[in-house]
Amino acid sequence: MSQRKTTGDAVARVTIRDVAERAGVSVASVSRVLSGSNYPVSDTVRSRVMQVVRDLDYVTNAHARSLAGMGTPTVAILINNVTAAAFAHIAKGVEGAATLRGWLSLVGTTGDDPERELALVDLMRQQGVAAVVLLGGAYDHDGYQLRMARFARSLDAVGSHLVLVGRPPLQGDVPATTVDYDNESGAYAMAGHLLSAGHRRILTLPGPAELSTAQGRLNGARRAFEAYGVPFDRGLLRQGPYDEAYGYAAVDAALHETPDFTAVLAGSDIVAAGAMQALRAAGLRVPEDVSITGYDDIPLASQLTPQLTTVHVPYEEMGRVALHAVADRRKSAGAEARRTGPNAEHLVLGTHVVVRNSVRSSKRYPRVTASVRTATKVSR
Amino acid sequence: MSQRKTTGDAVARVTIRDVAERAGVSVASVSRVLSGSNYPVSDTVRSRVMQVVRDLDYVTNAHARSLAGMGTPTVAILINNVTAAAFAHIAKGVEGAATLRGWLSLVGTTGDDPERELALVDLMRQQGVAAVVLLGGAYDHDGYQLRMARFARSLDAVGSHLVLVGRPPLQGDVPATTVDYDNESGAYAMAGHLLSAGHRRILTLPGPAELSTAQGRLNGARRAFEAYGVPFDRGLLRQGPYDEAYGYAAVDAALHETPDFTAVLAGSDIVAAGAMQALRAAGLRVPEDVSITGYDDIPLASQLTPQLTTVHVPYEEMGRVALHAVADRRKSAGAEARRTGPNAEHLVLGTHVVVRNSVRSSKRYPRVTASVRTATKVSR
DNA sequence: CAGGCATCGGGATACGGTTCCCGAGTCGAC
DNA sequence: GTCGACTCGGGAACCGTATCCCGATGCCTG
Repeated sequence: MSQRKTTGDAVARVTIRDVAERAGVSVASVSRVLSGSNYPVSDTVRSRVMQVVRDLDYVTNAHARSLAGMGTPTVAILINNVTAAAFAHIAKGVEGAATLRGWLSLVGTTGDDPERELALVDLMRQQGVAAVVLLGGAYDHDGYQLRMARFARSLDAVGSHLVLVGRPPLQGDVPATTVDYDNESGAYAMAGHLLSAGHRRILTLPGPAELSTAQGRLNGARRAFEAYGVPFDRGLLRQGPYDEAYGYAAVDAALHETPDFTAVLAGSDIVAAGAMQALRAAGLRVPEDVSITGYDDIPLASQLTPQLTTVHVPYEEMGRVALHAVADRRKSAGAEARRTGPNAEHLVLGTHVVVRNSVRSSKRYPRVTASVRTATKVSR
Repeated sequence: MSQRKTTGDAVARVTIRDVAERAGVSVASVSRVLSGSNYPVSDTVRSRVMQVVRDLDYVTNAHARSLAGMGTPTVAILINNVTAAAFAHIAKGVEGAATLRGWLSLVGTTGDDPERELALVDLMRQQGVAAVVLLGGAYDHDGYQLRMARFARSLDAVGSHLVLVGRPPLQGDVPATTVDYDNESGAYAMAGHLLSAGHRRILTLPGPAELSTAQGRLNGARRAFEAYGVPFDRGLLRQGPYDEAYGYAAVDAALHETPDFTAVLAGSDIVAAGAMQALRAAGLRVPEDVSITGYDDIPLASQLTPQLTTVHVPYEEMGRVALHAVADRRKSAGAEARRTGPNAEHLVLGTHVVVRNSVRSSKRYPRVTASVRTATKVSR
């Protein structure tokens, strides 16, 4: 019957031509009915087409549609590790907002491997994604800035766009959007909370030395120490990766070398969890003997015993904001407003301290403040 | 210079034709150089093309490539909630295995909404994905079986394939692959662990009544009670969603109504965390006063205090297995082996109890066994 | 030195949609 | 009754890449 060649082995996919033929109309008409064009189509034709579409269970070929210029916008989410709670929340924000706008989300895992990151960005460029969202802190290694700048430009060249979430913005005139949170202020507030509770000997575990977020958190803490006139003791600083083992090992070592600390300022909730385990293993109580604070406010923070006082970071919101920023940008770009505005945009969200039960005032000093809220500022 | 029309506003995307023109060769040659075809191409042409590709920063259009039949296989991961740790681990497994094989991963969130699930499956069908992986327990509502069967068939009709991970297999001759774990045996072993430690009054919190995984876990527990000759007391059974609040509320209520329980058999680690909070709020110690067990063995289990004795479920492995199953299937399908084998496949992975510190023998009965390993069986 | 074979380049076509543009039909108005 | 305007259907030209198939060259052999 049908004169379309039947390859035999492969599944004969139903095309728009099959529908047109069966409905006794032209391919153009079918396309107009299905693509929601506002071109006038008679009700007769319309209903006939719809009927055949149902009968044949026809589905549009998204690739062909994209090729013809009418594709679904897609956002690519590139992430170090899907199972890290903070990243998962950002991803949820991006994906949710994408869905809301009818966008699709592609996901790729980099596993901290620059090679793989490069390969993924390239792959996404081929896919013609509307945007590539890079999640998580950046390692300040070698040519990181140059590397990202290259990504940004090459994506820009094909009409895509780079978005950095939870990383510091790029320097210079690089076409990339950054969605950030006030990392340093959060750490400042958190350290301030401990200091105002009277703690002076504070074991500081910011995270890995090369990671941008850890650097920010350390800086914030140091600024707080300064503000309170407390000298910063390098002996109480221990750096390491954002994981439980680091928290455990650092506390364990500190208990031998500098056991006079009364509080632990951890760079993440996970690290705090490890620290807590080590303290308990040493027979110390939290917060009676030692206070602990975290950072991130992932669900774990409220599941620990005692519940963790920590810095809340609006991860999911960051994801949402990131997607909306790039979607809006895209829309205005369609209005030929290109080249008029700046290509770089930097959005900063606020953080705040969440007080739970892991901090107790040091006996010697009275408690002063309870919660500090850092400002939400949006630059440019 | 170039006679390709320049649209003016839009970014002029570099096509294979531009490369061909600039390199002074034909489009066919460029394609052959780039697509890794084994068609013989002289080194002169090859190097000239490569040079121009670098100069112009040309990237292949993946949509066009797909349309021409040479696209990158893509797997779609449909998930209730990205931030649920267990799901995240499955997703990691799928994504990792996909990457290893050079596949791409699309992700969509359903948020437990059947409408949205339907829309997503349809969308994925349009995308021509090689497989759609549905993650997480299934609600045994109305026409769930019919619904899934329809999904399976409609995907099969376009050469795609449905994979169910962590759900029970579909009945009848439905073209779908199921990757499951031995849910009931895990619960049986876990309950047996409590029973052999002497516990007789066990508060059972399997999860939501309609969810397939919760049903399996409850069945396993009941079988264990039977095996130990312990009558099952419905007064000690409380069902509810897999979240912290449920664990808290259930324990809280039980402490008022049936306070003689000595252990809590929770249907998930999250629920166990909630239960633990409630016990502690009531001044009870874990495990001195009440023992607790979880299910899933997500990272949280070892971060709680005390560390949770729980059932390990190989989530990440399930994801890997799922992808490999569908990838292998696809490969053999290419060898025209279609219609020969059965379309439904069911893979079952084993679970085992992980003993930590949240269970103590009841005083009245001696502890008998410590760890039970359930069998790993793979049917068909 | 002629013929045959292996090597390699290029034109044309297919993939499955969208959209431009033209033409046929209908209807109202003068 | 004729003409213009408006409605709506269809043929055909793209979108960017892969590949079939044919032809042109160069080399080896007899």
